[in-house]
Amino acid sequence: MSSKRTLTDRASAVPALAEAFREHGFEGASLTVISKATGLGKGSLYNFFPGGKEEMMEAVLADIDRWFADTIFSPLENTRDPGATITAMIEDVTTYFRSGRRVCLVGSLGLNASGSAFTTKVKGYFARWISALAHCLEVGKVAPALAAQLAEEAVSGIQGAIVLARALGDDAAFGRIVRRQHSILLDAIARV
Amino acid sequence: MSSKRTLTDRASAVPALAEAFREHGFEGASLTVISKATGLGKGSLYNFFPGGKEEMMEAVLADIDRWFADTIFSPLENTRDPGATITAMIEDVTTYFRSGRRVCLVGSLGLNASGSAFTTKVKGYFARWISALAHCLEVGKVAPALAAQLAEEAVSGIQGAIVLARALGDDAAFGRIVRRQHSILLDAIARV
DNA sequence: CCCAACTTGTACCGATCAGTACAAGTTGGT
DNA sequence: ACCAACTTGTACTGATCGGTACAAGTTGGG
Repeated sequence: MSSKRTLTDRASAVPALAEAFREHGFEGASLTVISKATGLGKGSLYNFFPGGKEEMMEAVLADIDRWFADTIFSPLENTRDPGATITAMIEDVTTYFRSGRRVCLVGSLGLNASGSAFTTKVKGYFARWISALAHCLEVGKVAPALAAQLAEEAVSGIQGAIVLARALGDDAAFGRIVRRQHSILLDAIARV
Repeated sequence: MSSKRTLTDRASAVPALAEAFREHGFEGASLTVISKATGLGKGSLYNFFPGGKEEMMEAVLADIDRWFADTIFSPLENTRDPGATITAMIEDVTTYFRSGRRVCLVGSLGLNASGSAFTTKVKGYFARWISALAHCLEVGKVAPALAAQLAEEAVSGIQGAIVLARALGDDAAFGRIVRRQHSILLDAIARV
């Protein structure tokens, strides 16, 4: 019984899979591309992901969701120190998106109607991020309505920063915009 | 000699072409999809666009560039009433992007490395938008450094609003975020 | 050491891809 | 009315698409 091995191998392919989808999109990531990116032949890919590309993308999204839930959403939802949690969020997000060089797969999936099978997950990802951040602000004594607005703007701002930084090929732009969002959030807490 | 007719027919196909690329992306927009969207057979498509999909995308980008140059960039660059020009920009952009239901083709092209042939145009589009808006703010007596920062944030903010509105399927979110950007810009001018 | 279960490369499938060729139709100037 | 230029539908190409079949390897428990 080597089901353990199967799982670890499947899991270890996911990061490369994610990068392939990020770089080429769902349609653009052909099996040839995926095979090259993961170093796995078709046989292995369909062994690990019998559902084909769709299942591969599901696995990638599940992996992303787990990372964000653990690293970003949970801390925001359970914070006792909103300022520190928000600072940590900004830092983690900056390194995760490699200052905008790395595309947000969930966001770009939402832009193409093609991924209509994933729209629910896309929506859930952003909804949870915004509500978690809003909750964190509320813990920091920000009024609920303002907290919701600021959270929405911050998440939107990060997405915009990725688009702009990618388009301009300018990492620094990402840093500037995100740093600004950071101080807006901290100001709101400080201004109790 | 009916070269006039050729040009008008070619031009009249561009909007449908643009919508096809927006909905499916460059890779996802197959000739079948394009043919259906434009109502033109392969014969006509390759008659008007001998360079194939690449040339079709070029034509779409040129069309977008013309619209933005005329409607958004020029007014910003030649403004005598910065407040009114910025308000007009926000309104035009909101209707153009259909409150975020319509994707920004240039932005989404920048997200996929696949369109590497178009990166120069993508970069130019955003660079000009930002510098035009910064110039408009400077005419409104905003200090150059602040103007550049606000312009960058506003353009980034609009892109983020599109991503978020599409992902959440929530037009209202687009309106809220863009309205906020609008008042930030007007405040900066008023605070002379 | 052996055998069953797991893994993987290779060959193959029909469908679809972007693009070409070209004949038949349409058009407009004369 | 005629003809040259333009337009377009159709049939085709070779390449690649996602996916399947399966035989040959590899592995690890007993």
